Amino acid sequence: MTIRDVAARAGVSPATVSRVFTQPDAVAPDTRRRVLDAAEELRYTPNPVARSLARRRTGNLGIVVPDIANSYSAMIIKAVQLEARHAGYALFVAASEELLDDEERVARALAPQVDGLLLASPLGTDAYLRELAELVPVVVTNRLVDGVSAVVAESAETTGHAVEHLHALGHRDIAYLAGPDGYSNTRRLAGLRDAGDRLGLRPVVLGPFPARFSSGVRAADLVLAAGVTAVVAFNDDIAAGLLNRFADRGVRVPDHVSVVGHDDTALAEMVTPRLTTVHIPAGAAGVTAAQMLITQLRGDNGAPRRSELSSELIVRGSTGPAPARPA
Amino acid sequence: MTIRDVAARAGVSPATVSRVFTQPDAVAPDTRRRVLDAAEELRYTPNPVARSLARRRTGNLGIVVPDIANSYSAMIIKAVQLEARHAGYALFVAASEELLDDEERVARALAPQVDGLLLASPLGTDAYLRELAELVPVVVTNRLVDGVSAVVAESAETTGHAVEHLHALGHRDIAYLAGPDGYSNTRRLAGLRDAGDRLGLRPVVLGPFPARFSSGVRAADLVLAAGVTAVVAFNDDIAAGLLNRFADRGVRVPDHVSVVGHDDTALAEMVTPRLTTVHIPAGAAGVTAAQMLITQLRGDNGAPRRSELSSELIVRGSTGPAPARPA
DNA sequence: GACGACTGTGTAACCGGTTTCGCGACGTTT
DNA sequence: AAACGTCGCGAAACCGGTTACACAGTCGTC
Repeated sequence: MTIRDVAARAGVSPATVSRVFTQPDAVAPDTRRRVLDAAEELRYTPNPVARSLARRRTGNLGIVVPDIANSYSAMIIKAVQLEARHAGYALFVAASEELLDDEERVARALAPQVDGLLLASPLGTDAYLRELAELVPVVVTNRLVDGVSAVVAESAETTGHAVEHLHALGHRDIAYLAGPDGYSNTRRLAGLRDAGDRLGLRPVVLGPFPARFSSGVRAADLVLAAGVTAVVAFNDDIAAGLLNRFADRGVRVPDHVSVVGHDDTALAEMVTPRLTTVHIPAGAAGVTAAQMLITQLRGDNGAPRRSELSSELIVRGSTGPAPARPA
Repeated sequence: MTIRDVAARAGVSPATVSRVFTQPDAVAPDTRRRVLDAAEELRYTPNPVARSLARRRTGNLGIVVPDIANSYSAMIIKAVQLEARHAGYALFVAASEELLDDEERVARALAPQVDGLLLASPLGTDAYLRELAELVPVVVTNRLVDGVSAVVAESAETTGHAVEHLHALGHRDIAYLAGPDGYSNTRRLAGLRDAGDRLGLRPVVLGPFPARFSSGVRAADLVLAAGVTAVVAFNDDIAAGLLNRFADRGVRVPDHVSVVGHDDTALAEMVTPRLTTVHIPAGAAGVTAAQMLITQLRGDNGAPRRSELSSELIVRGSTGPAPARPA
């Protein structure tokens, strides 16, 4: 069923049929009726591929995340997907699996078939990201690159608040479980160090660990061996792994050791005790990034924009007063 | 940069350039060299949209899941995405948000711009699914529809095993927390009833509940009020919610009450105690479904296929001997 | 040396839409 | 009644590739 079939059936030219579907009030009401009826009878629906070619825009957005199964990514994808659909875009999703090469390959493959690209916590170099941004409108999250629009929902300060919180509870020996090298980990580490310096603490840094539950399980024993009374983990998954292993070893949280996560994913509320964690507004970041991209696509000049969302320490049950002596 | 630019630069016709990129050994080695050099210098890369139009296939697959943030969906998406990429396809992801209308709308919107469509646990009617399958090759998971290829990883029997397990532990009063109406819930309920009849038990059915953590939290008190000693939940999220609320109320698992989940998502290992759960091989189902779809696209006649994966009861810490008297 | 098979390449139609441009009909203005 | 603006529509070019077909040149065969 092509536009020409419909045109023939309705006794008009293909151009008119096209208009009916793109600028309906550029065509006389009764002609429109005839065309719509013909389209209906033929069960015609415009071919989006042909339309993309002619219009030179696809109506698609793409997003590249480090790992789909990771709940932080999932929150962003979900937000972006909703926002995209709302604006009439479909969404391509691709995962880099935390591999630099894949990220680049995937992004380049996606670029020519989308109108805009979102990169969540990208690993690539600044130069590559800028180059990609030449090719297609790009918005990155959790990353700052000159000349590329960005949404960050990451503040070193808030990690600092976590340290202050622990310090106020009497903790003096704190460990940080590093995540994969990248913007987030660097910022979190910086916030930790700053606050540590201010308060006269020298946090022990362990890792880097993959940002997974199993890393936390493994790290738990290292933490105990390090003789600290509190741990700040790169993310909630790692923190949940800690809690799990601590429970198995009979180490009570927060009585023996306090645990702080990052991200405030759904998991934080699901574990026992609930996680004290640095809330990163992933959903809001996704929405903002998507909107930013879409406004850019609507012509709003090409100047890169930047948006900063505020994070916040959420105190729950996994932190408490430091024990008299380390676990 | 179009194919004609490259052709001009290399001193050949557009057809030859096209051949270089599609059937490289149909063109003489030195011509090929010249074309590739020209393409390189012009940083030319074939426009996938134009290519899709001409070839009448897009190189894209689509997947519609009930909820992206749901970890069961995430496991499937991840598996499918990997498999798709491996076969040279990009993946569209869309969520129905558990809304029937959205599912249909989204699927129809995706259909014309993909070569094949995967529907994970679809809600739509059989008729609609069959109709969709006329439009574009479709594979569904966790659902059986005549004439549509399917992968099921759901067996009523395994839910029955959970009941036997509980019965063997001395439980006589069991509750089932129903999930959203659909294939999975129906099967699970059937398995439960069958086993119940066989063993002389009459499970109390509560719900239906949305398949979320918060449902479990809410359901926990209903469960206690029902005076049962064991609960089988529709999925792990609900089960985790139960554990959470039980912990808050001081109800010990499995001493006071035993809990069984479904799906064996990552969460099952993350909670305390670890969840006894019916393992559904979501990843394998995703891989199988994707492969099935891809083989179908490769011409392998149009006959609908069907694949059944086996589920399995995984016993972990959340189930134990029935207490002398209900909690 | 003529014939046929095979290779490599170009011409042009095609995929299914969109959009520029121009034309005729009609209504308004003077 | 002539001049002008507006409206609705069609013809045709175009988006950027692919591919059927034709054709020229080369090689092997009898």
